Amino acid sequence: METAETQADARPEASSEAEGARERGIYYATTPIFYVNAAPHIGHAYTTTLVDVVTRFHRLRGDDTYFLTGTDEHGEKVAQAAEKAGKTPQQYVDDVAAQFRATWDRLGIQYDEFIRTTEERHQKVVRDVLQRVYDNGDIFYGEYSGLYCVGAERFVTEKELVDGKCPESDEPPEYRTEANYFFRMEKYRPWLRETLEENPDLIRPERYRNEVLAMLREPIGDLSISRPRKRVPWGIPLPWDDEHVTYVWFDALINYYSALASKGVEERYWPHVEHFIAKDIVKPHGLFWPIMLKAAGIPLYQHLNVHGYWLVNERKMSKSLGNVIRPLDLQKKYGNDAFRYFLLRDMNFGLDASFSEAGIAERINSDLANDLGNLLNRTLGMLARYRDGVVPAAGALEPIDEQLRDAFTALPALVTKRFDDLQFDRALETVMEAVRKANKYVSETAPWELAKDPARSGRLDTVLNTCVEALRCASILLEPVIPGKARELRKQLGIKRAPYDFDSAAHWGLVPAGTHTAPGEPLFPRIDLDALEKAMAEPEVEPLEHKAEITIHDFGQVELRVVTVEKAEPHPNADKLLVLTVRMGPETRTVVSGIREHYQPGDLVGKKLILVANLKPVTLRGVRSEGMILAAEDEGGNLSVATLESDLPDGSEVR
RNA sequence: CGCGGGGUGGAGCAGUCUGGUAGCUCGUCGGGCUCAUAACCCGAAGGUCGUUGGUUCAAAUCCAACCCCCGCAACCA
Repeated sequence: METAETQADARPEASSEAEGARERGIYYATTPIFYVNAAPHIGHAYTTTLVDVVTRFHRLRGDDTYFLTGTDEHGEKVAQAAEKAGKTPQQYVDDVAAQFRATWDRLGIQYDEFIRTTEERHQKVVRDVLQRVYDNGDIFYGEYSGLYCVGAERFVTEKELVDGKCPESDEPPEYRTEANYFFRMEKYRPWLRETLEENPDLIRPERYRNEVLAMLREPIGDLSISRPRKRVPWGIPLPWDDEHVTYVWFDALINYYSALASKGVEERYWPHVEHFIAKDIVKPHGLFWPIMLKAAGIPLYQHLNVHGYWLVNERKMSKSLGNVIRPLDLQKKYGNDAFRYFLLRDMNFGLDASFSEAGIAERINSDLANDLGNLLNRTLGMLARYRDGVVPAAGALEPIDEQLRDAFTALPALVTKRFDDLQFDRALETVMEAVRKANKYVSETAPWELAKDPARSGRLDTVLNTCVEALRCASILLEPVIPGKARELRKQLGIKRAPYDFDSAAHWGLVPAGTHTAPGEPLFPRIDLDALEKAMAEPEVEPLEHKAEITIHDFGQVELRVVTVEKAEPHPNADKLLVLTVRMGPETRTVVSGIREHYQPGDLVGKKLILVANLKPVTLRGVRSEGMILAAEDEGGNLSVATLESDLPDGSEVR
């Protein structure tokens, strides 16, 4: 920690002049509150790191910033996960919330606040907001009735009906009234449409705005916002009817506001709110949330900033595929700052990005080790060799020096523009471009030649000083992304004073002559790709997750039989389903099976498969299925039906 | 005809809104340098910009049709 004195000392004169002065802004940024039914993965880490970077950036520019993250802890799934873990819901959410906090702490995330939806201060604001919306008449009780299909277990619209029957179950729906509270969302549809038309960058990038506009072209209906407390006890009771608890989105979204309101700072920060989310939750944030705010009389957010997914081997990451990437593993392996740099540099905001160990290692080696780290290292080496580790004063600048200076001093404005445009990858690339120019500058000025000629000693001073200045500027520009290493870089250059503000990177000549360097370990050690490959060859084996033990009696409940496939054809109304006609001794059954992506219908005809014969029949997208075919699936999503080792007649029982 | 995104040298991307010599990083090959983390610097090879047609003096960019990939939704008994 620097003392107040050294901080005052560090204040660069140039940037306190009027021309550089900028009005102090306010910036409030949020991550989603993450749902606590699993441990954090790289996607959570990306959003959170991103918000950490943008808030650090704004802080460095002198803005009053506020960074909110947290956890979403209500709902049925949480209650179920708790039960599975053998904990009470409260114990369970306490544990997972602690896990998220610990992850963020270890990743160096400097959030101002961590909110949990089970906290009383949040629940109070949720009840206030609900009451306000209720009093406005925008919430009504389950007088909602409509066509309900028992087979499909949901309400259907008249538009959906085929010959007066439900398209899913092929049954006629019945008129039914459900006891629930509904939020009058449809009423606000025209308003939201207009709002989006008038504010083209409210939701950005544009593709996600288009998506929301597309949803708004058709009726969005009213939103069910409650569940009977008897069925779902883990939630916030409605203030006017404690027999019902709030539906998860109404509870969760309000966190962005409740975190401020519960501290009495909503008037200061709310008008500047920026939400950052991944594309999977565009609908609640782009549709429900603006309407909720409108109905509650709270001003709309500034922007909804939507990013894509990290894909692993071109596939979406998921627990069932077993390809979940854990941020702490990467942080441990590559270091915090390098990991952060990779996240920001390799994702084009809004689009999906692909993650691979080779990718992160290559990025670190080329940008951070070879370009930036090596520039520092060679500059320190030359200073030590030619100037006893002391930064010399610059003489008159020659054109080549001025060009490098200008390349760097133009950066704060450029980087700010990129950040404002959400082009974080381009922002970093812009900085690295200048760093590469600095490396080029070294080879063109060839200090090792200058050092041989005492008459050119002054020129050598200027060149070395210029390198130091370039590094100082780079360290400031990269400070939001690699805060630890940026500080380390300055430390090795001997700059002991507090960090400069962002705009000081627009000014040259701020490192005083006579500064003693303090060389240390390489800033970013190169990653050995061969060693990495070897390590990859021996992946860690995760233990299998077992189900609860059953008895032979339990197993005996299942009737398994050999069947012969007589006919196989695509389901007329579903992409992933095949409709099989199978012979089982004297009987014939129709079975709908989700194997269409793996088997051509013709491949299956004549095959002997194993059928769960006493499974309760269901109707799947309009076709009745009388059993289930056994199949195995691996982590990569490859699928194979279970078949017989040697031929036995169909109808035979499997035990 | 459910909704949306994408297809640019070996890989990953920019450029497309506002037509005008196809650019960046990585990789490959050749050379240079020696201050430096086998790094850095220079040079080269490599692209009919998914296909076809249209508009235009001129199309990666505008228009139309089509092909392919990927998400969402639906759905895996």
